[in-house]
Amino acid sequence: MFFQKPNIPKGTRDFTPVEMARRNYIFDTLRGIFQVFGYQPIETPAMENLSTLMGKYGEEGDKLLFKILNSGNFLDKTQDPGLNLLSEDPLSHYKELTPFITEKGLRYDLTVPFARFVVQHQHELVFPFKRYQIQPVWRADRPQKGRYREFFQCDVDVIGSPSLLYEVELVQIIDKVFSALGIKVSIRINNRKILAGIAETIGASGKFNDIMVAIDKLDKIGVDKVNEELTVRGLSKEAVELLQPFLRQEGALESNSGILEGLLLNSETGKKGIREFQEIKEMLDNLQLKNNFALDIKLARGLNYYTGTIIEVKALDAKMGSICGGGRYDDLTGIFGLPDMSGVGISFGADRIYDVMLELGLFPADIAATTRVLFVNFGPEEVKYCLTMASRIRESGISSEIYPEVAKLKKQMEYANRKNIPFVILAGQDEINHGRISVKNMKSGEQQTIESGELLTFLQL
RNA sequence: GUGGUCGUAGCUCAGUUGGUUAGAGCGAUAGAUUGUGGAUCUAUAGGUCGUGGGUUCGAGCCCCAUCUUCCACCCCA
Repeated sequence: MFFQKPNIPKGTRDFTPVEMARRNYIFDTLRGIFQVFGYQPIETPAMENLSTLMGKYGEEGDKLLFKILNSGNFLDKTQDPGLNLLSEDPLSHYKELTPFITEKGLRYDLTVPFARFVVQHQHELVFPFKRYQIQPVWRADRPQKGRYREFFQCDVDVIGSPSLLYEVELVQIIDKVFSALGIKVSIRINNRKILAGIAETIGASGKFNDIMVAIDKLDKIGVDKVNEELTVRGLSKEAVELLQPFLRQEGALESNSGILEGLLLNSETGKKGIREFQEIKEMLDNLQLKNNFALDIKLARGLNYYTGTIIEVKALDAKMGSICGGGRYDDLTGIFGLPDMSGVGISFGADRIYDVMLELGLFPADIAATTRVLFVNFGPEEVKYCLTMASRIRESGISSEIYPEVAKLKKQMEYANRKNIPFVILAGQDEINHGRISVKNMKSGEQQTIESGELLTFLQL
């Protein structure tokens, strides 16, 4: 008989019960906090029309979209003689061919589908609309540690208000979430307007994206290499020269936005960005957060729909990319025909949070326990006796199970032990005759005999 | 997408310059103990050496391809 070793696609994973218990611990924590701030859940389909997805994440993003081949004879539409896509040299025409054979794609994040959702349901929603969404997303990236092709994002967004109060709220949520999970984090904040102001000040607004990419690497490769890269990317000598104050005083800028303001005197946009940050900072300073936040002008973020505040969160004690990030977008719904809808939101990377928590040993030990009580199976008579009791305690929400067959006690005890079941009930003929049961506490090893009617109160202690 | 890297029992890993029958620890199963798990002792089972080709009298080891893992770019949760 032939068999193939089964496998799952690169960058995807199965989750065992233990892993699910831990993942749900994260999801439950997030959900609880989101709800406390008044956010409501929604879900959207795994696949979207490619027209919804394409062009929203920059050129790189388009490449990382998983595209779904049309069903049926997907080559049908390419037969148009005017197109000549297949007859000549199909290999060199693969890009032009793409829209003819695929029109759906797996979602790349939750923000763009959310924008689409808002536009489609605008008449049913109450604005400002606050929603959260916990679902998987897919990226055709090359996997690495902390980088998967299928992973869960947990998004909180509010759309329909430019109020900076929501930026503050989101930072509060970040702070609450990570203190609840026990992860120490640094929260870095920047503003696209500040970045635009810098580009404007050095007279290189046209090179905005190149400047962002280069500045983003400052920590990694240092000032000199950044300058080199800027030159390679076509920035003039003068512009690079003008940029130096920003690059070299970076530390001072974090602690004193006055210096930054001085540097951006001639840029209205830049000054507006600074004012926004200061306003947010003032509100946050009164809130006594458990984690630190700071302005970081190096923070750029790749997604090109951000227009204001941008936020990124990193774990302090683990080597991992950002575990949470987001920002404000002024016109994400504009492309879908609903202009002037400012929104702001963040996304928690559940899988990276999981990896960090596992590395740091932050999961509670008893997290995987599902059954609280196991009834030992001594035979058909005894099982009947146990079935009644099992039903009764289940009524009270206490999970219980009966061992399925008459096996050696050792085996049954071992089953309880391995499943982390804290209580084992032994009810043999002896106990039944007296209307009693023996309860063994698997943690302490103690065992006592009680009236069968006392079981519920015993367990509820 | 570019460059590199890893893969041997369920898990962690040995395996010499290519040489007979591929090993260990942990785990699993059974027993020592017929109503008592975790500790100990004994025994047993468990391997397409990632997959497919090739070189060779002979390949876990060498060559090619491919899949997977991890890493650096790129980008990002």
